[in-house]
Amino acid sequence: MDTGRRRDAARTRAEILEVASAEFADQGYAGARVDEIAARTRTTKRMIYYYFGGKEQLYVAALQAAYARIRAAEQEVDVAHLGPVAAIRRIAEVTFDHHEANPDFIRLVSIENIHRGEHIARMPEADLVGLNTPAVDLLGEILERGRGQGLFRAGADALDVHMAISAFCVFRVANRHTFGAIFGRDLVDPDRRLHYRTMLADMIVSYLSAAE
Amino acid sequence: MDTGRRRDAARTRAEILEVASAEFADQGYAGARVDEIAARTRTTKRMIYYYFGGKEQLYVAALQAAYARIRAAEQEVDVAHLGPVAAIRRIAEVTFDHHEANPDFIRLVSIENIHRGEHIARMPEADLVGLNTPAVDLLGEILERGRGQGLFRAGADALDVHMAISAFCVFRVANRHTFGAIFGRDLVDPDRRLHYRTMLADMIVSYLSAAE
DNA sequence: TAACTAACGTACTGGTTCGTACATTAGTGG
DNA sequence: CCACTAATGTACGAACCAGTACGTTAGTTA
Repeated sequence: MDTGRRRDAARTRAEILEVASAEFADQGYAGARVDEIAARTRTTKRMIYYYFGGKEQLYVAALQAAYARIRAAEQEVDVAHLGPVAAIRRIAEVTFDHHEANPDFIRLVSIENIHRGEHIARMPEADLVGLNTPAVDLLGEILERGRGQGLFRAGADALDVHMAISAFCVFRVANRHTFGAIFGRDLVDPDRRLHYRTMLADMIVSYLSAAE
Repeated sequence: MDTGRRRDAARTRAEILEVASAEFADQGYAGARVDEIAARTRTTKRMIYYYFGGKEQLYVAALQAAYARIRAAEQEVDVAHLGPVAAIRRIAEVTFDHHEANPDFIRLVSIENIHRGEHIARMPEADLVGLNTPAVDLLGEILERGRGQGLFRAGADALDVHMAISAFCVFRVANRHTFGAIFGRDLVDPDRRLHYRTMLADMIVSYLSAAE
């Protein structure tokens, strides 16, 4: 069986990045081992330094790739045909599903925050532009529509609403271990999935609908 | 100046624990260095092993101590004299203040979750009992009062409400770095503190007040 | 005050881990 | 088909780091 050419720079690079993403998400930056990443690829440690330069640059590349994947996924939401309330519910639900489906991304973000965002802060501007646009801009439009129809409060800011939605979704996945140990409730139990999804949408909609 | 006895087991132990808590919160488990902790105490590395046994046990002790401090602080909330809505607001605000005042605790919890709660899961039951009681039990009572007075929805669960409040408070502190880098907004800017505090209380109250 | 033990310090080790020097092969342009 | 370069592999080193062997001193008790 011929699995392709013996030399394929793009493929080797991609494979390293994929394995590294998993390893960093799994072990954290300091906990991740370059040798372990190398062992789990079809190539050697030498190639990591050849393509990425070092452990830290590899980590930054993995973080960047994770954000890029997310950005791509977020652009697929279509709520133009929905009323403001239904549109907000949909955005909350899509965000919810999205976080549940990407625990590794949430772990990488947590890890980066443990490092006080020092790596993402050093990323070139070009890699961050566009990361915010899709979800928040959409939220802003819907909020304005809702306000125009007298459905939503005037003082609600799109970025704040996005923050509240993210907080709920991220916490449920990121903090499920300590929460489970202390309170004895599994936040990602499939049987409770719909309950939390509905709760989030209810909470956001009721906040927006309430008088100031 | 006589700073006390040259030998004081309790003091030495306490000092190690204090420095270790700061170092683990700062660097994470794998990133923390036993030598560095020792260097920042008035004693030596030998004493860490003498009193705690090893790096992992020291980390567990630091985590346990952090939770103990929190538990003590949470028991000081008094809302018996308030109506259900005001009581809920007060709990949300106290939790908010509390998280803002203890970023190191939040960091330790994040770190423990990166490790999938493996250490907290192995803690003796006795150390976890009582950790949940104060805040959530109180919430349960208020919810029931509010329900009795027809103010709150029937389907609201105390632990879920606690989760939603925690999520908001934790996210704002824990994820402020990546959020700030991507959206250009500092979530812990003192000028926005009151805004977020009010927003959280509004959100929880409106969720509870809305019809199902 | 002598014997004893809890508390503490020094110096070291064995394994780990990031990174690199050096060698080699596959593909490619002339 | 021959030189040249991009891509890859091997073997190793130097620093780091958790943990410990061994020795010492302070306080305590008989």
